[in-house]
Amino acid sequence: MSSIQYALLSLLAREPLSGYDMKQQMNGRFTAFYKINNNQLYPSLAKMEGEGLIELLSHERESYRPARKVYKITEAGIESLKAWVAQPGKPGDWEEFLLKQYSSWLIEPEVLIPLLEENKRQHEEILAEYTARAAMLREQNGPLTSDNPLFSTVVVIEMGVGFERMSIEWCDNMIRWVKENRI
Amino acid sequence: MSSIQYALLSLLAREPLSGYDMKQQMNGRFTAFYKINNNQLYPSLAKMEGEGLIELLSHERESYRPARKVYKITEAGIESLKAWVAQPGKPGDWEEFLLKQYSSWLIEPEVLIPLLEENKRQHEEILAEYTARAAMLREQNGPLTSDNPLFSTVVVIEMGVGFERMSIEWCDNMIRWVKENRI
DNA sequence: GGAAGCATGTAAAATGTTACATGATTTT
DNA sequence: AAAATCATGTAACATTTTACATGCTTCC
Repeated sequence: MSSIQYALLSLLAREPLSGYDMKQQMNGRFTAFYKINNNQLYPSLAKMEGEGLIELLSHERESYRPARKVYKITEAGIESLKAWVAQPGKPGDWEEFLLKQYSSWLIEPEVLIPLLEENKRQHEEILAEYTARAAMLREQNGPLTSDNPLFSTVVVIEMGVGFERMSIEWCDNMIRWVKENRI
Repeated sequence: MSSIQYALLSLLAREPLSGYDMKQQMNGRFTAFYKINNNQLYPSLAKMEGEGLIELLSHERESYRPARKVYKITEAGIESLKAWVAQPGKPGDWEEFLLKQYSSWLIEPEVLIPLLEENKRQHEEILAEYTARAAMLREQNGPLTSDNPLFSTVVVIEMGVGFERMSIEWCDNMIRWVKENRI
């Protein structure tokens, strides 16, 4: 099952919604980490309904408009989503990680914390590689002027360093928030 | 022209390479921000050769292997890449931004700095939205336990906050590095 | 003897984007 | 009078992923 389907489930796990509602939420400013379009949306909903992951809650037309189809997640849908959230996921796929964290309220701290610790470990590993590589480039070349290709190489690596540090810090905070059971 | 083509140009702007070399570099640990596969790679190279953006530098077979085709960027290729790098680019597309920065050594500080300042401004705007939204959710709901959907909403926004702060910090550093003309 | 590396490329499948189609209502 | 909003959906196109295809050499 592709990520969009899980993205849709993650919204329906919170409240019943119509396809139109889901699109609004996804393409809005907050939770804007995943965009969707009609051609992914409606076939996905039909498919998931066929698989018994979601079901129609209501199907009412408000006077003139096309009938608004409000969906609700099923027990099977919740289980499917939970299983996906509890799975480690490809290293380095930030979108997927964020999407999973958006549904991490569904899983137990005992399951979530090891996932976060593993994720942190991975970021630490990559951070070490980046800092080593940036240091090596600087040592071997001395001060780099901004018209040097290696200048750009280093600044891009520095961005990676910033990203990894931020991720590690977030994992630390998250582990603490979950352990304290509050934010 | 799609981003992969520019990614390939950004490598060839630094040194002549074969398709195989480019794939190794892209899927390697450093500069791993853009992955490519054969079906994008070889047709793209053929297309860009047809457009005069790159040209064959050598085409030699080492005894048994398929002949290694080493490409070199043309003057037109450099100009095309520079024009792309100097263009503002879609807000929020981090991959594209990173890719452009990887070739920012090609453009003048007078062109680059305004781009960085505009980028910083955009990140500041989004940061303000995220912090406002996180604060609102916390105020309206009090302490959130880790089994509450809003807990996950807040932690995801906090990740966004971390990302935006990191981006702003990087822009600040980058502007300084370019102005000082050294890193 | 099998796996991995070099090096090119193609085919098929999945996924994603853009545009179109309907149609009444409300806002500009 | 035109544009935007609600609400569903489809068609055509572009892009991306995964797998296949060749074939010789070197490493385990």
